[in-house]
Amino acid sequence: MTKKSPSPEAIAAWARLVRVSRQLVERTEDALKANGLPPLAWYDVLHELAEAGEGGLRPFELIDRVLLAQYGVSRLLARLEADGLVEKLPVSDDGRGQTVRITASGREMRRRIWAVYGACIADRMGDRLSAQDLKTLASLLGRLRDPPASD
Amino acid sequence: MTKKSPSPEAIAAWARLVRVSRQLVERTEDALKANGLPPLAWYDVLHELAEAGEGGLRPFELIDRVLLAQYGVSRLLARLEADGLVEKLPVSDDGRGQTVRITASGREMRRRIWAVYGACIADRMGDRLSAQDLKTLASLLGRLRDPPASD
DNA sequence: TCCCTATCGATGCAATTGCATCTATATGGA
DNA sequence: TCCATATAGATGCAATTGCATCGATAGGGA
Repeated sequence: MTKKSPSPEAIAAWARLVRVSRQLVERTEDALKANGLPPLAWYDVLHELAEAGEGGLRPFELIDRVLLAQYGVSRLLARLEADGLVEKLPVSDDGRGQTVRITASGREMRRRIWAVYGACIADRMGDRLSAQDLKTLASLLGRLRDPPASD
Repeated sequence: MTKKSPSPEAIAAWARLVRVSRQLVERTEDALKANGLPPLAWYDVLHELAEAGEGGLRPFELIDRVLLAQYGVSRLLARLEADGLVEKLPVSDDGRGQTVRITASGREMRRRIWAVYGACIADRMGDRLSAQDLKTLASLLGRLRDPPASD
């Protein structure tokens, strides 16, 4: 079995992608910590739940949306619930499952996190690339997704 | 104090960037694990040390190159040494420090990891974007680096 | 020379994460 | 109906990571 070898351009782009994204995420996490706010993962979940509305979401639906393992979601939801940011409701037609809904304080926390998170995005992306470049970037990245989806 | 708000384009590009890079890295880690190989961080360190040549590197020089915390480097080097992949040498003009050099088995391990890692890069980047697009991507990402550097 | 401070690297301890497995309910076929 | 298998979610335990701090040497003034 012969392994493929990546082109120099592919290697360079890969290295940039991995380094830059790690830096961006790390600095954003630092900013959140510095403001006494929880990690980005909390925002991701609160965001998904806010978008989902009153109906809420099942935990398993969160797995792919926030790119977390099943046990990661389970434990994160337990913490969010302990902090009163979400509530778990039994679901009528499936005794195994539950529905998770964001609470008022959950929405408030989401807002507070976004104040810092959004500013980081503006600083680190919006201020550095034009709208056109941002679109180009998003489009190129879109082609790297798995599974490949339309743009 | 008024916080900045990011543009929709900035948000979209950010989301893509973070998601895509996480997916890519995770799948690569999975491929390594599936082949009984150590994590990507090991490759990063072995790669830097291989590039550094006979002179080796001081641990603190690795910190910024591999984007690891000081204690992360310390512990990773301890494991690499325990596995015989690197060796630590006292450094003459600084009694606090040491020089770390890659060993022959370290180079061999690097090769084995690259066989899988390189194939992942080829599959996930090289096969999906043209050389020109890869250059564009790398250039756009380069403008997001901190501190900003030339391209 | 003697401190005072800075830097290098390691580590104890707590928190988090990953892996494997568990319980409970659901589903589908004999 | 009964059983075998699949799915939802939780969790015990081990490994990893983060935080704070430590011990040791360097360097730089007074």
